[in-house]
Amino acid sequence: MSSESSAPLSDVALAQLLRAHGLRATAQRRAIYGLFAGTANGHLSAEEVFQQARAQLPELSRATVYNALGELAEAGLLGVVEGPGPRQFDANVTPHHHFRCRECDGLLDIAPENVELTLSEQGFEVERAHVLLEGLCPKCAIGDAEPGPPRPRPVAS
Amino acid sequence: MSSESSAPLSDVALAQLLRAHGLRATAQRRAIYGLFAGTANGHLSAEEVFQQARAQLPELSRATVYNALGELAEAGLLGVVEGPGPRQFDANVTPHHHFRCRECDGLLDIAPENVELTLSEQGFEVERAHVLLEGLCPKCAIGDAEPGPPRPRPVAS
DNA sequence: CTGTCTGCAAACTTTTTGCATATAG
DNA sequence: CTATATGCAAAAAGTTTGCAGACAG
Repeated sequence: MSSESSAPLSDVALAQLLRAHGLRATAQRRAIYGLFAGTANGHLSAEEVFQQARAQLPELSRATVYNALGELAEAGLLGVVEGPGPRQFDANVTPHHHFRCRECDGLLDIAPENVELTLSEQGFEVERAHVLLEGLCPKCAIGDAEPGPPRPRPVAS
Repeated sequence: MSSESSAPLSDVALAQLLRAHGLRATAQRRAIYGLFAGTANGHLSAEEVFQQARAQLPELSRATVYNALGELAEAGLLGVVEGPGPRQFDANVTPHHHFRCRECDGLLDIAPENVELTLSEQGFEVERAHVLLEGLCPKCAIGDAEPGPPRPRPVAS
């Protein structure tokens, strides 16, 4: 496991990070990206970002949030997860997959080394792969259904 | 390969199909589902459905399209593909995956038997898996880049 | 007939855009 | 100082809902 803990970056560090990616280090962008830097495994919608960042910057507007999130994503500082409901932005930029729990509705990261994926169809030039698994997360699977043997198994579809 | 060609179903057949799934066979639903029955491998957005179906039913309203598509999806007659942009409805209900070409922006079906997917992480109760591959489709890959050997290979992430 | 579906219009959610002002570099 | 970013407000895009009248079964 990599050292991916919730280490809130300093304002200066955030500014450097932004500039290193060709973005001006405004207070808004520092606050917005700071939300993600503090939650390495978290996924936030634009609205959540707006609400949380407004705590520190009451003047913040939604338009700025959308602009900033788009720029951060384009600069490679944030990932984007499309799905049902609002777009989710992801602090985890390393390639990985997702699991959506139908019980608690949570969106969890799945490490790529835990997913074996092979395409055996010719002619395609695969550059990226997004896998979205759906079902019950470990937490919800416990309190819920049949106590089946918890050994890993191939996924049908 | 199954016999999945573009065979436009008769109005009667459409009506029976709808009723068999617990839905009333209204003119609107027949027209809407008829669009998909004629394009087994096609993906349509609600707006596209509205535009095309209105050719036969000028009175048709968007609300009805959204209602009908939702009901068809819930009844298992249509699949739903979420992604960037509007929701896409899919005539192909059998479990399968998708490939988005970054060149022609087309959304192609990938047969599940061509994708090997295994999750080796304990505790998860996987019920469904959506795989979205991105890159170049066979058509665009030809006119484009390096003529590499077209043998199947594992996908990294 | 009766319960469901449709059309209309309006509301709602999510995201984008135009323009004057403010600010980073 | 100048180009870029922000805030505001308005609009666009996508989807849902309420209700009276229409239609399938």
